[in-house]
Amino acid sequence: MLQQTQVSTVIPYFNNFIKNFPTLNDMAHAPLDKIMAMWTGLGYYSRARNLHRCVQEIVKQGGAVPKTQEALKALPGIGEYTSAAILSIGYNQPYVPIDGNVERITARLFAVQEPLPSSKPALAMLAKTLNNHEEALVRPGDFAQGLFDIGATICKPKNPLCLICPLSDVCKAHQEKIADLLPKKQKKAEKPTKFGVSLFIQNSQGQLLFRKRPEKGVLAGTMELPSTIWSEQFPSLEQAIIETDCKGEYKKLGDIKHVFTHFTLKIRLYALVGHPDFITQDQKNIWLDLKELHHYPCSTLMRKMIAYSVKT
DNA sequence: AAAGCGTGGCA
DNA sequence: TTGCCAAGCTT
Repeated sequence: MLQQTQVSTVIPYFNNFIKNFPTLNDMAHAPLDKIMAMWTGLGYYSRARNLHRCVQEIVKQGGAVPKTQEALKALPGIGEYTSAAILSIGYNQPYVPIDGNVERITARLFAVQEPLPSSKPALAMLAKTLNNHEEALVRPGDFAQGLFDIGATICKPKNPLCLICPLSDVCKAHQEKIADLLPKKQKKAEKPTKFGVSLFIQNSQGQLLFRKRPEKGVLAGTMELPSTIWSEQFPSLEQAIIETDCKGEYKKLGDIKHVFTHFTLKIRLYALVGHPDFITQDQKNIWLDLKELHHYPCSTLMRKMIAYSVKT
Protein backbone atom coordinates (compact mmCIF):
# COMPACT_ATOMS: atom_id res chain seq x y z
CA MET A 1 0.00 0.00 0.00
CA LEU A 2 2.78 2.37 0.85
CA GLN A 3 4.41 2.05 -2.59
CA GLN A 4 4.21 5.58 -4.04
CA THR A 5 1.48 6.44 -1.54
CA GLN A 6 1.70 8.61 1.54
CA VAL A 7 1.23 7.16 5.00
CA SER A 8 -1.75 9.39 5.79
CA THR A 9 -3.54 8.10 2.70
CA VAL A 10 -2.80 4.48 3.51
CA ILE A 11 -3.82 4.38 7.18
CA PRO A 12 -7.60 3.97 6.77
CA TYR A 13 -7.15 1.36 4.03
CA PHE A 14 -4.58 -0.50 6.13
CA ASN A 15 -6.88 -0.58 9.15
CA ASN A 16 -9.76 -1.86 7.06
CA PHE A 17 -7.62 -4.61 5.56
CA ILE A 18 -6.29 -5.71 8.95
CA LYS A 19 -9.81 -5.78 10.34
CA ASN A 20 -11.13 -7.89 7.47
CA PHE A 21 -8.02 -10.04 7.11
CA PRO A 22 -6.37 -10.50 10.51
CA THR A 23 -4.09 -13.24 9.13
CA LEU A 24 -2.39 -14.06 5.85
CA ASN A 25 -4.62 -17.12 5.68
CA ASP A 26 -7.74 -14.96 5.79
CA MET A 27 -6.56 -12.85 2.87
CA ALA A 28 -5.33 -15.81 0.87
CA HIS A 29 -8.79 -17.36 0.94
CA ALA A 30 -10.70 -14.15 0.25
CA PRO A 31 -11.93 -13.59 -3.31
CA LEU A 32 -9.86 -11.18 -5.39
CA ASP A 33 -13.06 -9.23 -6.06
CA LYS A 34 -13.33 -8.34 -2.39
CA ILE A 35 -9.73 -7.15 -2.20
CA MET A 36 -10.16 -5.12 -5.38
CA ALA A 37 -13.33 -3.54 -3.99
CA MET A 38 -11.56 -2.63 -0.75
CA TRP A 39 -8.78 -1.05 -2.82
CA THR A 40 -11.27 1.42 -4.36
CA GLY A 41 -9.74 4.91 -4.40
CA LEU A 42 -6.21 3.89 -3.43
CA GLY A 43 -4.90 3.83 -7.01
CA TYR A 44 -2.31 1.66 -8.77
CA TYR A 45 -4.79 -1.20 -8.75
CA SER A 46 -2.28 -3.84 -9.86
CA ARG A 47 -0.93 -3.63 -6.31
CA ALA A 48 -4.16 -5.21 -5.08
CA ARG A 49 -3.80 -8.21 -7.41
CA ASN A 50 -0.12 -8.50 -6.53
CA LEU A 51 -0.89 -8.42 -2.81
CA HIS A 52 -3.48 -11.17 -3.19
CA ARG A 53 -1.16 -13.36 -5.30
CA CYS A 54 1.71 -12.65 -2.92
CA VAL A 55 -0.22 -13.73 0.16
CA GLN A 56 -1.52 -16.83 -1.59
CA GLU A 57 2.04 -17.77 -2.56
CA ILE A 58 3.30 -17.29 1.00
CA VAL A 59 0.49 -19.40 2.44
CA LYS A 60 1.19 -22.05 -0.17
CA GLN A 61 4.82 -22.07 0.91
CA GLY A 62 3.82 -22.71 4.51
CA GLY A 63 2.65 -19.32 5.75
CA ALA A 64 5.92 -17.72 6.86
CA VAL A 65 7.08 -14.52 5.18
CA PRO A 66 10.48 -15.37 3.60
CA LYS A 67 13.61 -14.18 5.34
CA THR A 68 15.91 -13.79 2.34
CA GLN A 69 15.90 -10.97 -0.17
CA GLU A 70 16.00 -13.41 -3.06
CA ALA A 71 12.87 -15.27 -1.89
CA LEU A 72 11.06 -12.01 -1.10
CA LYS A 73 11.81 -10.48 -4.50
CA ALA A 74 10.43 -13.59 -6.16
CA LEU A 75 6.99 -12.72 -4.73
CA PRO A 76 4.57 -10.60 -6.78
CA GLY A 77 4.70 -6.90 -5.98
CA ILE A 78 7.84 -7.12 -3.86
CA GLY A 79 10.95 -5.55 -5.36
CA GLU A 80 14.26 -4.19 -4.16
CA TYR A 81 12.76 -1.60 -1.84
CA THR A 82 9.95 -3.64 -0.26
CA SER A 83 12.17 -6.67 0.33
CA ALA A 84 14.74 -4.48 2.10
CA ALA A 85 11.98 -2.87 4.18
CA ILE A 86 10.66 -6.28 5.28
CA LEU A 87 14.13 -7.55 6.14
CA SER A 88 15.19 -4.48 8.11
CA ILE A 89 11.92 -3.62 9.85
CA GLY A 90 10.40 -7.08 10.07
CA TYR A 91 13.47 -9.23 10.65
CA ASN A 92 16.04 -6.77 11.98
CA GLN A 93 18.52 -7.55 9.24
CA PRO A 94 21.01 -4.86 8.12
CA TYR A 95 19.32 -3.81 4.88
CA VAL A 96 18.68 -0.19 3.87
CA PRO A 97 15.35 0.22 2.06
CA ILE A 98 15.90 2.90 -0.56
CA ASP A 99 12.79 4.92 -1.32
CA GLY A 100 12.34 8.49 -2.49
CA ASN A 101 13.18 9.80 0.98
CA VAL A 102 16.45 7.91 1.22
CA GLU A 103 17.46 8.89 -2.30
CA ARG A 104 16.87 12.54 -1.48
CA ILE A 105 18.74 12.35 1.84
CA THR A 106 21.63 10.54 0.17
CA ALA A 107 21.83 12.99 -2.71
CA ARG A 108 22.11 15.82 -0.22
CA LEU A 109 24.47 14.14 2.25
CA PHE A 110 26.96 13.47 -0.55
CA ALA A 111 26.02 16.47 -2.74
CA VAL A 112 25.35 14.25 -5.74
CA GLN A 113 24.99 16.50 -8.79
CA GLU A 114 23.87 13.87 -11.29
CA PRO A 115 20.10 14.15 -11.79
CA LEU A 116 17.49 11.47 -11.06
CA PRO A 117 16.64 8.96 -12.33
CA SER A 118 20.04 8.25 -13.91
CA SER A 119 21.71 8.77 -10.53
CA LYS A 120 19.73 5.93 -8.94
CA PRO A 121 22.53 3.32 -9.06
CA ALA A 122 25.07 5.75 -7.58
CA LEU A 123 22.63 6.84 -4.87
CA ALA A 124 21.91 3.21 -4.03
CA MET A 125 25.61 2.47 -3.60
CA LEU A 126 25.99 5.44 -1.27
CA ALA A 127 22.77 4.75 0.65
CA LYS A 128 23.88 1.21 1.44
CA THR A 129 26.83 2.65 3.38
CA LEU A 130 24.58 4.79 5.59
CA ASN A 131 24.11 2.06 8.19
CA ASN A 132 27.83 1.49 8.75
CA HIS A 133 27.53 2.47 12.39
CA GLU A 134 27.15 0.25 15.39
CA GLU A 135 23.89 1.79 16.56
CA ALA A 136 22.38 1.44 13.10
CA LEU A 137 23.38 -2.21 12.81
CA VAL A 138 21.91 -3.04 16.23
CA ARG A 139 18.51 -1.64 15.23
CA PRO A 140 18.20 -1.80 11.42
CA GLY A 141 14.43 -1.33 11.50
CA ASP A 142 14.57 1.79 13.64
CA PHE A 143 17.37 3.09 11.45
CA ALA A 144 15.26 2.66 8.31
CA GLN A 145 12.23 4.25 9.98
CA GLY A 146 14.44 7.10 11.11
CA LEU A 147 15.58 7.76 7.55
CA PHE A 148 11.97 7.77 6.31
CA ASP A 149 10.91 10.17 9.02
CA ILE A 150 13.81 12.55 8.50
CA GLY A 151 13.00 12.53 4.79
CA ALA A 152 9.30 13.14 5.32
CA THR A 153 9.53 15.82 7.99
CA ILE A 154 12.97 17.50 7.78
CA CYS A 155 14.87 16.66 4.61
CA LYS A 156 11.78 17.53 2.56
CA PRO A 157 11.81 18.00 -1.23
CA LYS A 158 11.09 21.71 -0.83
CA ASN A 159 12.18 23.93 2.05
CA PRO A 160 14.30 21.37 3.88
CA LEU A 161 14.64 22.20 7.60
CA CYS A 162 18.44 21.99 7.76
CA LEU A 163 18.50 24.11 10.94
CA ILE A 164 16.91 21.31 12.96
CA CYS A 165 18.38 18.41 11.00
CA PRO A 166 20.47 15.96 13.04
CA LEU A 167 22.53 15.25 9.92
CA SER A 168 23.44 18.82 9.02
CA ASP A 169 26.95 18.46 10.51
CA VAL A 170 27.81 15.75 8.01
CA CYS A 171 25.70 16.95 5.08
CA LYS A 172 27.79 18.13 2.15
CA ALA A 173 24.87 19.87 0.46
CA HIS A 174 24.16 21.83 3.63
CA GLN A 175 27.79 22.87 3.92
CA GLU A 176 27.63 24.09 0.32
CA LYS A 177 24.21 25.68 0.94
CA ILE A 178 22.65 23.78 -1.96
CA ALA A 179 20.42 21.36 -0.05
CA ASP A 180 17.26 22.83 -1.54
CA LEU A 181 18.67 22.39 -5.06
CA LEU A 182 19.22 18.64 -4.69
CA PRO A 183 18.46 16.09 -5.89
CA LYS A 184 18.40 17.43 -9.43
CA LYS A 185 15.74 15.98 -11.71
CA GLN A 186 15.79 15.23 -15.39
CA LYS A 187 13.08 17.04 -17.32
CA LYS A 188 9.95 15.00 -17.82
CA ALA A 189 8.11 14.71 -21.09
CA GLU A 190 5.01 16.84 -21.29
CA LYS A 191 1.78 15.12 -20.32
CA PRO A 192 -0.55 14.49 -23.25
CA THR A 193 -4.28 15.11 -22.92
CA LYS A 194 -6.72 12.41 -23.95
CA PHE A 195 -10.44 12.71 -24.56
CA GLY A 196 -13.38 10.36 -24.13
CA VAL A 197 -17.15 10.20 -23.89
CA SER A 198 -18.99 8.34 -21.14
CA LEU A 199 -22.69 7.54 -20.87
CA PHE A 200 -24.87 7.78 -17.77
CA ILE A 201 -27.65 5.27 -18.27
CA GLN A 202 -30.29 4.53 -15.66
CA ASN A 203 -33.04 1.92 -15.94
CA SER A 204 -36.60 2.22 -14.63
CA GLN A 205 -35.53 0.78 -11.28
CA GLY A 206 -32.89 3.47 -10.86
CA GLN A 207 -29.96 1.15 -11.47
CA LEU A 208 -26.90 2.38 -13.36
CA LEU A 209 -25.29 0.61 -16.29
CA PHE A 210 -21.68 -0.40 -15.64
CA ARG A 211 -19.02 -2.35 -17.43
CA LYS A 212 -15.80 -3.89 -16.24
CA ARG A 213 -12.58 -2.55 -17.67
CA PRO A 214 -10.05 -5.00 -19.16
CA GLU A 215 -7.66 -6.74 -16.77
CA LYS A 216 -4.72 -4.87 -18.25
CA GLY A 217 -3.98 -1.19 -18.72
CA VAL A 218 -5.28 1.90 -16.96
CA LEU A 219 -7.72 1.24 -14.09
CA ALA A 220 -7.53 -2.46 -14.90
CA GLY A 221 -10.46 -4.48 -13.64
CA THR A 222 -12.40 -1.56 -12.19
CA MET A 223 -16.03 -0.74 -12.97
CA GLU A 224 -16.84 2.04 -15.41
CA LEU A 225 -19.74 3.76 -17.09
CA PRO A 226 -20.04 2.75 -20.77
CA SER A 227 -17.19 4.71 -22.36
CA THR A 228 -15.33 5.22 -25.59
CA ILE A 229 -11.64 4.63 -25.77
CA TRP A 230 -9.60 7.72 -24.86
CA SER A 231 -8.14 9.39 -27.94
CA GLU A 232 -6.61 12.60 -29.29
CA GLN A 233 -9.85 14.56 -29.36
CA PHE A 234 -13.44 14.28 -28.15
CA PRO A 235 -15.34 11.53 -29.95
CA SER A 236 -18.81 12.56 -31.16
CA LEU A 237 -21.91 11.34 -29.35
CA GLU A 238 -22.75 9.27 -32.44
CA GLN A 239 -19.36 7.60 -32.25
CA ALA A 240 -19.81 6.93 -28.55
CA ILE A 241 -23.20 5.32 -29.13
CA ILE A 242 -21.73 3.02 -31.76
CA GLU A 243 -18.63 2.21 -29.76
CA THR A 244 -20.54 1.40 -26.57
CA ASP A 245 -23.53 -0.16 -28.36
CA CYS A 246 -25.95 1.93 -26.31
CA LYS A 247 -28.51 3.38 -28.70
CA GLY A 248 -30.85 6.10 -27.52
CA GLU A 249 -31.44 9.81 -27.09
CA TYR A 250 -28.94 11.62 -24.89
CA LYS A 251 -28.47 15.02 -23.34
CA LYS A 252 -25.08 16.52 -22.65
CA LEU A 253 -24.20 16.91 -18.97
CA GLY A 254 -20.75 18.51 -19.10
CA ASP A 255 -17.02 17.83 -19.08
CA ILE A 256 -14.85 16.34 -16.33
CA LYS A 257 -11.09 16.62 -16.02
CA HIS A 258 -8.91 14.04 -14.32
CA VAL A 259 -5.12 13.93 -14.03
CA PHE A 260 -3.26 10.63 -14.15
CA THR A 261 0.47 10.15 -13.66
CA HIS A 262 1.31 10.22 -17.35
CA PHE A 263 -1.64 11.92 -19.06
CA THR A 264 -4.55 14.25 -18.46
CA LEU A 265 -8.02 13.01 -19.29
CA LYS A 266 -11.10 14.98 -20.30
CA ILE A 267 -14.41 13.14 -20.29
CA ARG A 268 -17.59 14.44 -21.86
CA LEU A 269 -20.63 13.07 -20.07
CA TYR A 270 -24.03 12.36 -21.60
CA ALA A 271 -27.13 11.03 -19.88
CA LEU A 272 -29.72 8.85 -21.57
CA VAL A 273 -33.08 10.62 -21.82
CA GLY A 274 -35.74 8.33 -20.35
CA HIS A 275 -35.01 4.68 -19.80
CA PRO A 276 -33.20 2.20 -22.03
CA ASP A 277 -35.00 -0.41 -24.06
CA PHE A 278 -31.92 -1.60 -25.88
CA ILE A 279 -29.79 -3.19 -23.21
CA THR A 280 -29.90 -6.92 -22.97
CA GLN A 281 -28.75 -8.69 -19.85
CA ASP A 282 -25.45 -10.21 -20.77
CA GLN A 283 -21.90 -10.67 -19.59
CA LYS A 284 -20.66 -7.16 -20.21
CA ASN A 285 -23.65 -5.15 -19.00
CA ILE A 286 -23.88 -4.88 -15.24
CA TRP A 287 -26.77 -3.01 -13.62
CA LEU A 288 -26.02 -1.74 -10.14
CA ASP A 289 -27.71 0.27 -7.46
CA LEU A 290 -25.30 2.95 -6.30
CA LYS A 291 -25.69 1.47 -2.82
CA GLU A 292 -24.09 -1.79 -3.90
CA LEU A 293 -21.24 -0.18 -5.80
CA HIS A 294 -18.97 -0.48 -2.79
CA HIS A 295 -18.87 -4.23 -3.39
CA TYR A 296 -17.03 -3.54 -6.65
CA PRO A 297 -13.67 -1.97 -7.48
CA CYS A 298 -14.25 1.56 -8.69
CA SER A 299 -11.77 4.28 -9.60
CA THR A 300 -11.91 7.80 -8.23
CA LEU A 301 -12.35 9.00 -11.81
CA MET A 302 -15.55 6.98 -12.12
CA ARG A 303 -16.84 8.13 -8.74
CA LYS A 304 -16.20 11.70 -9.86
CA MET A 305 -18.20 11.09 -13.03
CA ILE A 306 -21.10 9.50 -11.18
CA ALA A 307 -21.24 12.28 -8.60
CA TYR A 308 -21.24 14.87 -11.36
CA SER A 309 -24.02 13.11 -13.28
CA VAL A 310 -26.22 12.64 -10.25
CA LYS A 311 -25.81 16.30 -9.31
CA THR A 312 -26.49 17.62 -12.82
C1' DA B 1 15.21 0.02 -20.12
C1' DA B 2 11.88 3.31 -20.61
C1' DA B 3 7.23 3.64 -20.07
C1' DG B 4 2.89 2.40 -17.82
C1' DC B 5 0.43 2.59 -13.73
C1' DG B 6 -3.77 6.56 -9.44
C1' DT B 7 -4.66 9.70 -6.34
C1' DG B 8 -4.40 13.51 -2.99
C1' DG B 9 -2.01 17.29 -0.78
C1' DC B 10 0.56 21.23 -1.03
C1' DA B 11 3.45 25.21 -2.69
C1' DT C 1 -4.12 26.53 -11.79
C1' DT C 2 -0.36 23.80 -12.46
C1' DG C 3 3.34 20.88 -11.31
C1' DC C 4 5.61 18.10 -7.99
C1' DC C 5 5.88 14.15 -5.35
C1' DA C 6 4.69 10.22 -2.29
C1' DA C 7 7.61 3.76 2.20
C1' DG C 8 7.93 1.44 -6.36
C1' DC C 9 6.94 -2.62 -9.34
C1' DT C 10 6.34 -4.71 -13.76
C1' DT C 11 7.12 -5.48 -18.50
